[in-house]
Amino acid sequence: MAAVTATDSPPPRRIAHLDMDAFYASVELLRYPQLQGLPVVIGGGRRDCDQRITTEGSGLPLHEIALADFPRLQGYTGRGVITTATYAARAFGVGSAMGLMKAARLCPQAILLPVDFDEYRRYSRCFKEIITGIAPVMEDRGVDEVYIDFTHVPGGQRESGRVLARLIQKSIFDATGLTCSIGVAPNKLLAKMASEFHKPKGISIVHEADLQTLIWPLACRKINGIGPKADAKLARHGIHTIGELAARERDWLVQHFGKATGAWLHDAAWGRDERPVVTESEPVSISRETTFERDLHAVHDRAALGAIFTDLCQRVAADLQRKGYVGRTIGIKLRYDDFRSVTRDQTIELPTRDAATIRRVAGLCLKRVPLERRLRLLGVRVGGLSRPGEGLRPPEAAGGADRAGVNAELF
DNA sequence: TCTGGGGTCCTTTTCCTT
DNA sequence: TCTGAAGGAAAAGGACCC
Repeated sequence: MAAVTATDSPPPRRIAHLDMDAFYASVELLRYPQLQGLPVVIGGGRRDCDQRITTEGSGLPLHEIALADFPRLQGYTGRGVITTATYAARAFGVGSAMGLMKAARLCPQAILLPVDFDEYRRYSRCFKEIITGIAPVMEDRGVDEVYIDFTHVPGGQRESGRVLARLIQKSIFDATGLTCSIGVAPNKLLAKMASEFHKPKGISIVHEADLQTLIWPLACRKINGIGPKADAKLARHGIHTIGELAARERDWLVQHFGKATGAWLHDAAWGRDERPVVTESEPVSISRETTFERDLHAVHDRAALGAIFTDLCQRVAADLQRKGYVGRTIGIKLRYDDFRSVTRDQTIELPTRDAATIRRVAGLCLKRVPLERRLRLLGVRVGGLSRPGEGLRPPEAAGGADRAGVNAELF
C-alpha cells in the first residue's frame, strides 16, 4: 500500500452538538434578574394564564419590579403544563410536563411566568448568527439546539475540537449572557450524547475509541430516538445499557424491532451514524392545534367549536401565506376527553393556502370521525407542502362558493 | 388529578390499479 | 364477472423530539 502523507488524508469528521443550558429559564432570568435562586415555573401560555407581570409597561425598569408583583402558582386553576422550571422549583418536585394545578399544590409560592416564544426566538436567532459567523455549516435543531460541522473550519481540529468549542461558548456568552454545553464527536449521534456529559457550561470530546468506556455503560434511553416505549421494550428483553444493545445480533434486533428500526438500533449502539449536518431544510407540514379550557361537545357546544375550528384554519392559512407555502393534504386531529386522539386527512387536487378551502376540506374530515364523546383538543394541519407556482389556486378564485359551503358545514 | 403545541419520521392499514 | 396477487399511494396511528 502506498504511503499516505498527512496532507493526503482527509481530516477526521468532527461534529459538534450545542445545547443551550436551561434556555427559557435563562432568558427569563436575564430579563428579571431579581428572580435568581427563586422557584420559577414557565408554562401555560393559553389565555387563562397569559397575564404578564402587572407593572410591566408602567415605565419601571424590569429588574426593579417588586417580587410581590409577580403572579404565583397559588390558587391557579385551569389547564396547562409546565414547560420548564428553575432548579429552585424542581427542588419541590415540580418539573417539565407537569400539570400547573398539580404544581400549584406542590409549590404554591412558585412564580409563574408565561412562555414568551418571541423572546426565546430572538435570542435563538442571535446565538445562531454568532455560530455561523464562526462555523458556517450549522444545522438548526430547534430553538435551543444545533449541530455544527467542525471538520473543515480553520482550527476545528485543534485539541479534537475543544478549542473551537471554547471560542463558540465564549462568543455566545459575551454577546448574550447565556451559557451552553457542547459535545464534539465523529458524528451527530455521539455528539448529541457528549453534549450532555458535563452540563452546564461543559465541553466534552468523544472519539471512536471511547465507545466502550464512555458510551456503552449509558442507559439505552440516552440514545436520541429511543423514547419511553422503545426503552420499555428493550428492558423486557433484558437490554438496559447501550453495551447490552451492542451485544445483540443485528438480525435479532431486526426480527424484534422491524427492518429499519432494528438496523438503526444496532448502528446506534456501535456509534455509527453517517447523517450529514444539513444546513437547509423545507417544512413537511404546518399545523395549529388548541386544547380547550373545558371539554366541548360537538352538539352542545357547536357554536364555540365552529368558531375555534374556523380560527384554526385561518391561522394555518396565515402561516402558509407568511412562510410562502401551499399544501395539498389537509387534515384534522382531535383528542377526546379520555385523551385518545384520532386524525383524518384528505388530499385535494390543487395545493392551497386559502382559509376557506382549508376549512371546507377539514370540515369533510371532521365528518368522518365519531363525535359522541366530548373533545379536549382540536387541530388543523396542512401537509404535502410546495412553493406556490403552477397549479396554485389563487385565494380569490376559491372565494364565493367555498365560503358559502363553509356555513353549511358541521358546527 | 392530570397530561401543551408544533413538528418529523416510521409502521401498519386501507384502498386503488393493474 | 370474479378472484387473487402485487405494488404504490394515501390514510391513520404512534413514537419521539424540542
